Amino acid sequence: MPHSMPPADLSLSAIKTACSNCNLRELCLPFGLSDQEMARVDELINVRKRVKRGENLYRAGSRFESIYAIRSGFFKTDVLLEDGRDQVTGFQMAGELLGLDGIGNERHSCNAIALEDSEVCYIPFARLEEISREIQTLQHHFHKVMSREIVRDHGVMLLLGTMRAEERLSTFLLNLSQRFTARGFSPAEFNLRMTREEIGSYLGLKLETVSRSFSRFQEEGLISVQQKHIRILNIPGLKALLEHRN
Amino acid sequence: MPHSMPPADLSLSAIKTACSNCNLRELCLPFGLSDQEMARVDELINVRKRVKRGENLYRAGSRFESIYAIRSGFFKTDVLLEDGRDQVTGFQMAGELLGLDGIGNERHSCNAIALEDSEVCYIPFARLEEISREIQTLQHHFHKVMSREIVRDHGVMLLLGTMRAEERLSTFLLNLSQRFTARGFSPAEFNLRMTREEIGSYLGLKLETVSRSFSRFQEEGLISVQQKHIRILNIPGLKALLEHRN
DNA sequence: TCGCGCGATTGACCTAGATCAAGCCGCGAT
DNA sequence: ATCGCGGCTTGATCTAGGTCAATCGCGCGA
Repeated sequence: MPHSMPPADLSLSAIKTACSNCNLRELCLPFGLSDQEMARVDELINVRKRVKRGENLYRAGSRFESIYAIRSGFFKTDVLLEDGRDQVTGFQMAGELLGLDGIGNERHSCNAIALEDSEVCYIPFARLEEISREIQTLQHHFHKVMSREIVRDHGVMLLLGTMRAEERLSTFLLNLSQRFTARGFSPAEFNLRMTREEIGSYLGLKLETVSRSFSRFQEEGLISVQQKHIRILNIPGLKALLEHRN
Repeated sequence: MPHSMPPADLSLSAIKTACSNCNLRELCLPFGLSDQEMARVDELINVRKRVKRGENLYRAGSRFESIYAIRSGFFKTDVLLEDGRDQVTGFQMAGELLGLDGIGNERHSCNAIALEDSEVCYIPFARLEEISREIQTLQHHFHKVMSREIVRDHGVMLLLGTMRAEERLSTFLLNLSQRFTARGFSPAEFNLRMTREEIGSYLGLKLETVSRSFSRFQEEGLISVQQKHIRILNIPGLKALLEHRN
């Protein structure tokens, strides 16, 4: 048994930002830590920042120093090429990490932009490495998070490489639904935080195609759409779109 | 300066597999380590395995225990869905790591298949985590490698989401050329280890489109193709295909 | 309250690349 | 040397989704 630590002298703001108080801790970096380990992580994470809708949390090319845990809100990340081509690489919600792309080259390789007023916790990366050298559980969990990000990207590659428009959109909706569910929200009813164009960019489609596919889903009674408000009426029906292939 | 260590009592096979002797060490995991640190890593990596052309190094669903460094040869990784859909997620060559996808779920999420007779070094993952808790440089370098994998995947997403067929193929050829160069081979002349179908799967194209694009590049004097043998005749010309967009 | 503007929808048409089909080529096995 | 076959090339046609264009309508700011 690890012996108990003296209680840390925490300022009010530190208490406020403590992971140990955060209701997202089971979704976030400090998953599965003991109380004692959690106390170490609380030391690590003591700065929070609000990011307004439309603001960048970081930009491609800017110096990498920290990763970020989303405390509340909704983000998109995108990459862009010199020639103006760009692509949304992901949408991130509460409990997910941002900034892992920056580790490899000491610079961020994409932009992270808030799609609604949001709040993030700073996780200074050098400190994270330091503490994860001491706490095996944290080290291992961090590796898992990075690995899952790679697996997720492979899933998107599969989507972009092999699926037709309606399959992509169905996958997208089911994925959102599942993530909202994991956060205690309705699996069937939610507001999209992104535009048709952003959805299209992520899915490798034009906004008109996204719009048309939504309309078709509605005609078929799979969902009801009204601007950004989505209600999923027939989850098995959406899943069925993905089966019976080739 | 690190002080010198007593010579370790290494068996012949251990000497043979030592990273410190490996001419790929500047491309591989133990990049930038001191002699002393390198000795620790040598302890970690002491099993090599030959994988024949066509054989699986690992399969999706199999238990994850180890990552692998490619000592020689050439691999592809692919993911497949229940419905038969599949997609090549990458081609890997000497000095690159395989298996990072398995960390997140204790199981591999893709298949790794040798495209020519190859040899890999086993890197037992639990031991890697252990040692990287002690050697900061190694820890940090490993994180960089994972992060770069994420960035690479974002690049593929951009390719799949926004590029036309010839742009994809040009990007592919330039990428291969650049990686061969980094390994001391000719940037302009090489043999493809994969079929048109595998290239197509990776690039989200059908094999016929790959073939036609190769032919067009040849007509335009950008490359010469003869089955798997490729000679790049005009690198700036290939790069130019990617510019002047939108 | 009104009007403006961005985002979304819908239609008509076009095109890159998929699909289908017919050879061809090079290589390994007999 | 020959056969057979997997991989590649090339042609003809088809189509999903892109492009262009016209409206619509919600939300926001004056």
